[in-house]
Amino acid sequence: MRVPKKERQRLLQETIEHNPFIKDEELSKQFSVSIQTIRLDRMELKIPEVRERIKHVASEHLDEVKSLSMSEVIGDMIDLKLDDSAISVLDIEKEHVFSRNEIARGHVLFAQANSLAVALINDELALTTKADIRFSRQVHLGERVVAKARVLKLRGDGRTDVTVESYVGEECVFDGDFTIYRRSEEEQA
Amino acid sequence: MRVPKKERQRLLQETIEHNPFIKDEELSKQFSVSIQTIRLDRMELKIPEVRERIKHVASEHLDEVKSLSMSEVIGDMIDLKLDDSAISVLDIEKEHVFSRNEIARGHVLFAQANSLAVALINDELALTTKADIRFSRQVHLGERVVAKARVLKLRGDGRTDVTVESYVGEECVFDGDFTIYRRSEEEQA
DNA sequence: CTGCTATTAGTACCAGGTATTAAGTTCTTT
DNA sequence: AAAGAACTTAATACCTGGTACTAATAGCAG
Repeated sequence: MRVPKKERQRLLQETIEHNPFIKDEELSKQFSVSIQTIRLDRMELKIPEVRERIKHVASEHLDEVKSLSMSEVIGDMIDLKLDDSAISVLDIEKEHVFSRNEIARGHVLFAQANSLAVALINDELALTTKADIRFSRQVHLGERVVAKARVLKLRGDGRTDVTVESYVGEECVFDGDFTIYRRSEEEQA
Repeated sequence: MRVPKKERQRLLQETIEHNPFIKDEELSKQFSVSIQTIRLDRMELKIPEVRERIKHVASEHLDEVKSLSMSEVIGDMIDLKLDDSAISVLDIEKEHVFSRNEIARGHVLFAQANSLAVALINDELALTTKADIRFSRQVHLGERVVAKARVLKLRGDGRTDVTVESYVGEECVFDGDFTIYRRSEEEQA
């Protein structure tokens, strides 16, 4: 359980890095050393106390605007008819663009379209199996992208063809054909 | 300087909302009341102490940290030969998956592949114009996806064909053919 | 003046530390 | 095996930014 100092300090650094909220007491238990040893280690490694660490994380937060919530549908869903059609809106902000030229990254538009296509499916599980996509015009910082998804065909075998077209104003900026797999419980990515 | 209680509490709420880092002492000075009055106000308004507030801000931050990686190359680039080939590694974590079944979302794999294809291009500007992709097997939480990109053809007109294959171990989980547009300064998304 | 709310004061206590001094405990190295 | 250095633990005083509680006072309406 007990590791040599160098190794412990390496692990300590890692541990704190990935969980800045951890207290000395917990650390001392984790490494089976006294709390004082942990404090000495922190001193040597110049790692501040837990409150300072938390404060730091929090203040970084303040600088940043909203980030991409990769985890949920990207954009705001404004209309949804299951197994039929759906619309979502995404305002292009600076976390979506290349800093050099302020043009939206391809996977942002893809993410909006893909999320929408998946959300459209009226089933427990829906996963994209295939997509053919085209980016027809660049999208700039500040523009509003409206994605429209429509079910083309509900096949018997669990696959559904969905087409998505994304617009900035009147202009089509992206379109794609998706094949989405649905199932009650398992498989396919 | 001294305002009635109701008004003070309204202002207090606002003040704290827009600066969660402020301490009772500072607040008491700002409103020209004693520190105890501030504490009573916080009690009535159910506003927690400063450390808790900071902790809260910081923990919100933690949820978002990971998704920020969306803005840069997704995954860690472990090999890169410009205009030739590149490899990146992405460990699937919980922000990448559907919570229901712990299967990675399609646009995560797409983002990794797309970022890699774009990074591969040895030019100021590189933008995806077209992609045909297939998801051949679902990827689960905790798995490590290795994406390998290879340039197929450098066309004269600024377009480059790149193929990307992503693996978990020996298994191919994703593959796609991308057409990337390059240019010194402007256009195309 | 009485009564009521609002405010202020004071004290004890807590978490999670810092800072310092001192006393072990190991590991080497001779 | 003895000496020394490096490492670890202990003990104590003190700090910040509070909580929780009790009690005293201020200001004003009826």
